[in-house]
Amino acid sequence: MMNLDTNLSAGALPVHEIVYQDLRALILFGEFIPGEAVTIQGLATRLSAGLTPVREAIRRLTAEGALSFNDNRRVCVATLSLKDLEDVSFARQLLEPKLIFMAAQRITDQDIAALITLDSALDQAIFRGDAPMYLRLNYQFHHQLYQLARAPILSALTDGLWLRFGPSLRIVCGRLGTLHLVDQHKETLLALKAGDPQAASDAILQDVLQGMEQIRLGIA
Amino acid sequence: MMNLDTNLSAGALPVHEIVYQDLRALILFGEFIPGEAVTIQGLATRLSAGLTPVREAIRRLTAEGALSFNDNRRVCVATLSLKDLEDVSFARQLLEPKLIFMAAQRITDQDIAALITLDSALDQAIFRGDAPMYLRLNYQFHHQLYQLARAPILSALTDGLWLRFGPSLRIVCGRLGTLHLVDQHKETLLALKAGDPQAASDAILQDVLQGMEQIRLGIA
DNA sequence: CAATAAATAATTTGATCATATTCTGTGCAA
DNA sequence: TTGCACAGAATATGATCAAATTATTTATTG
Repeated sequence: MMNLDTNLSAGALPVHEIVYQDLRALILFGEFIPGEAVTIQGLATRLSAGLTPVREAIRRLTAEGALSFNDNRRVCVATLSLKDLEDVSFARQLLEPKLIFMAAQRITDQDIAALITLDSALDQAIFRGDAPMYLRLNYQFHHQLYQLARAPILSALTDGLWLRFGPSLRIVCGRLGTLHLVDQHKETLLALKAGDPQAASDAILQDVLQGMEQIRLGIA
Repeated sequence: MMNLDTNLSAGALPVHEIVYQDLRALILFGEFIPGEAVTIQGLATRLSAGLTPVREAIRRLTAEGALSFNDNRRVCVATLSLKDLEDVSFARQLLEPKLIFMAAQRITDQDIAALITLDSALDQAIFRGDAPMYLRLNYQFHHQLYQLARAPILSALTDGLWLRFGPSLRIVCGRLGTLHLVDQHKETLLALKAGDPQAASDAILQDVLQGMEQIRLGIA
């Protein structure tokens, strides 16, 4: 039998890893509706993969709370109740300022420049009404900061929270459009440039509160 | 072909779920050493299961940070650096008091009675020097309280943290024995009986701090 | 000749897939 | 309503191939 995937053994990721990342992105950036049923076969077809890798990706995302495993053994995109959102919000309010405080302590001018570029692209996306791009860039902005904190466990926890409200974000944009979106990125960047971890931390807390409130309005 | 497992379709859990729970317990209660290699085939043999269910369980536990997926595509039990422990400790200090505060608001006398029974068994285990039982009961004590909080997301987050330091707990007990173990369970129970959520929350915070400190001493 | 290094073979392990089996819910008939 | 059959979906296994580790052998050098 021929070797179909031309693996040069370099950066060759396993299929289950690729499927995981793809599926994660689909969930995170609103390609699924909360509560939507997800079948193994369907995903295998959609992502051109076998059943086993899809199965593995699904288990991972189930562990992260992005998908939920029903009693029927069927899997669906997790829904987020108002109560759930409160809990997610609580956790983000505690974790994210801490991460940004740590990030601010070790951030470089180059890092800041990259974030500014990102934030500009983000503004453009809002202005254009490009919701999918907004979702991606907004996530990236926060995610980059998590990375800079060099706290893998806290980063993973916080990152995982995004998967919980990811599907709901789509609805927020869909209902309200992107033009009403506001954030505290500029304030955060100013604090970072000033080398003021506490101010950056405070700015992000405001950003988190605004973001969570927008979702609350969206799903209420 | 015969039906080998006599499933009466009642509480029939999928094998991947059973394997997950078994493997989770093995990790949580110190049957593995931090950094120890874990092979799919080995687990399949050890747990009398096929490769696919084992694979799924491994992905789940990897997502939860209990196992780590190396570049070699091999899997091993995650290690916990001092820095990691600080992060876990930070998260526990924030999450656990909140959970216990919520639990205290809705706890019943029956629940308290069950916790007292659990705590007595725990004391017995310490007295007997039965480390494995101590680990199980101590986890159960906290886990029961998480459940009572009725906050699935925060519970899941906090529960997940135990998987991070589970393997290290074994070492703590091994080195120091169980007799030196102290906790704040009595104080927590008193506060719960008194219907004082804040006091219960404070007591648990002390318990968490003590517990994390013991691990710090163990892995230092 | 001994010792180290390089190459190669053997074994273990992981990844993926095809297939057979089991489960779940639904519609139909009694 | 109850029982039964059927379709769709999930579960689970074993086979097969690829990658990586380990063991063995061979080669080289001081």
